[in-house]
Amino acid sequence: MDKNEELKKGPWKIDEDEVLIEHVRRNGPRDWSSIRSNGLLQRTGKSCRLRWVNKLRPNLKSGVKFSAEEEKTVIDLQAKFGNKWAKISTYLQGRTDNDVKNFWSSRKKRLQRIQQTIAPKSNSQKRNKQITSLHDVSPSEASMLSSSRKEEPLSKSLLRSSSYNHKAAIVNPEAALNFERKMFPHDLCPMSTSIKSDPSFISHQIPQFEPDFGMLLEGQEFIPRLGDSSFLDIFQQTTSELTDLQRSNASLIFPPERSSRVAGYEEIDDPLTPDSFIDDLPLDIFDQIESLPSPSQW
DNA sequence: AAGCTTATCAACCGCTAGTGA
DNA sequence: CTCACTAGCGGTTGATAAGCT
Repeated sequence: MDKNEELKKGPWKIDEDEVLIEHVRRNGPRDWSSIRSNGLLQRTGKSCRLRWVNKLRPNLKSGVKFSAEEEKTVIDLQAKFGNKWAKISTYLQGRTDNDVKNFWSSRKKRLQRIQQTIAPKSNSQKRNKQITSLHDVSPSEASMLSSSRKEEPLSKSLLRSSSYNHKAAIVNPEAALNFERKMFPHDLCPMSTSIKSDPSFISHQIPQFEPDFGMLLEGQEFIPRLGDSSFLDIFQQTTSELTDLQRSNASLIFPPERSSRVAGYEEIDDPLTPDSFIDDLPLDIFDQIESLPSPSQW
């Protein structure tokens, strides 16, 4: 093979993989550049290394979805280290930095779409806040966004439903107003005054679940995860950024011992720090929390 | 069945750090 | 010191599969 041949790009073929595996067998996972210089493959050393690390290396969990435990690990470690995917991947056996990165960006993308869907341009500045970096996606957001749609089809129905309502809001101002009221009762509607003066108001006065209301579906998606202790931890961390109103509502959900961090929270100086996603959560999600499923049920 | 949307994954690119001459 | 080379990392993109209308 002439090493001056044109560089090959794109998907790897089986015979190329075999050559690469043979190289590693003989030389170990190093000297990547020599693969091309020796005329074995018309791939850059960089490309060879990547192929080995991401696909050919032994003990990789190729094609295996992230488990709930792995998701939690990524979420925790991302909060701790930031976007240090290579570092995070060392905590996950069989996962590459690329896997972790893809996992995270996939959830970020989903969150962005949800935010765009539920926060039309005409709404308040707060809800207009867009994700501008990976760090805008908090662990709790990622957790709430959950796994693939195959595993949790509710997220799909959520999108359809909220998307539908959004469209209706655009063509029908009255529908838009109702939509807004339902979506953001605490900061847009007259009802919010009642809530502020009486925190228990929320448990008595907020309309019951309506099947055609997209945001309720979104809330439902989160509910099954509330039965999980790790989710609760993440959720409670997030609630440290709740408004007073939201915090008082959260205390309705969690028993005092579980909501201690909520009660002992400190004001956040920078409202734009990560994890403020909870600010945008519809209070309706709390309506459905009557019987919490055990972790084994989700 | 066709077309569209979304999720997932593989691979590339640009950049930086480390190392040796 | 600096230059060249290599390895590694993080971000992005494009292809494809899967699900939905």
